[in-house]
Amino acid sequence: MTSSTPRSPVRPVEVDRTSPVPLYYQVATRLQELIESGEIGVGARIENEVDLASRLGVSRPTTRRAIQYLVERGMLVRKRGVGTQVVHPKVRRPVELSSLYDDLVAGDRAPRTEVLDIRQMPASDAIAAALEIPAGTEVTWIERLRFAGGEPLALMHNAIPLDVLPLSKEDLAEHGLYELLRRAGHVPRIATQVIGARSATSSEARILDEKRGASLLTMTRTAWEAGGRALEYGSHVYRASRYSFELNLSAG
Amino acid sequence: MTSSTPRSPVRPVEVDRTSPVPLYYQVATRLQELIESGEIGVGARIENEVDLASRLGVSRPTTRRAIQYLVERGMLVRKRGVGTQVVHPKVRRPVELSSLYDDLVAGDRAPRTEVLDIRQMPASDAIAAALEIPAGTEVTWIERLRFAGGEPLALMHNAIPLDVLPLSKEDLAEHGLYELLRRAGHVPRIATQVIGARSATSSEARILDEKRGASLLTMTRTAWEAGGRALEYGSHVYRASRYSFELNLSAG
DNA sequence: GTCAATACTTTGTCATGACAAACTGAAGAA
DNA sequence: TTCTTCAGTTTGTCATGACAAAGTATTGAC
Repeated sequence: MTSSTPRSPVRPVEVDRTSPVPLYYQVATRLQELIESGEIGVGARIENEVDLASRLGVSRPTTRRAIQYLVERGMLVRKRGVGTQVVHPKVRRPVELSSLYDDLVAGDRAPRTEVLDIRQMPASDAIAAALEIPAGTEVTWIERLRFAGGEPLALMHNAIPLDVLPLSKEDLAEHGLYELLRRAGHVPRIATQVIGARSATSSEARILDEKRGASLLTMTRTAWEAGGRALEYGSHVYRASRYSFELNLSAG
Repeated sequence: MTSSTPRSPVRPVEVDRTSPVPLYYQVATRLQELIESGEIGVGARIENEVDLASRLGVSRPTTRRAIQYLVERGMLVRKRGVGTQVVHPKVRRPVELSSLYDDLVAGDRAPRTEVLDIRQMPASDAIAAALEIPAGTEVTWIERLRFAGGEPLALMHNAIPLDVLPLSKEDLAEHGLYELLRRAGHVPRIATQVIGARSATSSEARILDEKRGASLLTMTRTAWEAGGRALEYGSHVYRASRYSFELNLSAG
């Protein structure tokens, strides 16, 4: 039984050399469209690099880079001596580095934020350690209650070094923390998170409109920007009945 | 005040052209060692690509690839017109795709597995949907209790398509599921996970040696191999008092 | 002294060419 | 038939060369 994998010759993909968009990215985007639309089905092998490159009028390294881009996103798989195959029709992004607020906006869940507390104070040892800064450095400490669809969803505590960003209660009520960070030119690039669970204390239960002892998801996170500077430390609790974390992983 | 970033000229890095290890990987590994050992400190800029390449006797693309490798791992950051800077002394791996068993072995926590149930059955609608296979396809359904350090840690349910791997109770008692998959030539490459929390049912509490209503971490996962075939669906509960998930994220 | 224009440095993108390594499948030998 | 060998295909690695774009530092004008 010869399992002849269907060969889908990629239809005329044109590259625009006048565009400021890099060629490899143009090629990758076009390939992604063809795969997402189903014109190149799962299991199909795409044209080999050399032919594809010559037909598109670009060099092989450029083609390789485009394919590599999709391989890293989990859509394609390459095998030496065999070819490149479509394994998944959708982009599997790695775990995204975004704020809860952004996620809720994207999901159309009408987020609202109530700032319960905001103050400046020297970092405690625990916070300083998490942010990898000297103990006693001035940070802004905030406590926020996040609502979605009119219901409380999460109780969030954050520490942000004062020299990163001055924060006001008004800004925080209307925007997500990550949006404010980005707007100030601080782009979070690396983060470590720990996700756990525990039972709600009575005060947490009261604030979150849960019963005492209800299960909560806990998440602590430290985020750094490109320059290696710590941007924020967060310690949050989510109502497990209303929220869960979704992750897409891919192993090299 | 001129903040002159210290310039650490990389010491003689030699590449071995007789080795089967790719040159870019040799360079990356050597750089990584220098950074992890602290010889190139955090904040320091490394030599520019052109000089580094000529001094190592390799081409610039090879050097770039080595640097790119470390950028993707979160150790280095590049800026056009500026240079390449060390931002973190340790490798920040993306979320790893490994089994709990492997993690416990690596952490020296003496894992032990008790297979509570193992049977073959047609996939239910929910399982078939998760695995993206036709409903009714034969799967192996297993229920395992995982111990660490002599204490129960997690109650795990898995479904594995029968044509992926025949499983025996003995194998599962002595090896992690992912180890068995790998040994059979099925390498998990992509997975989607959902992490949540809830209170333990009375039977779960009894099995896990927790009080009734104790908080449990829940994780459901579907994993696919390179070819796009679904390998396993898992639905697990962990004692929140003994376990949490750690993630390292990096945003492009 | 302050600001704008210019030169320089460094990474980003792209082309061309070459050989190596892994896999497939067909032809040939036992 | 069954195994081995070999040729062909396809991706993996590497070199060389060139120009573009972004940021930094210097110079010069006012």
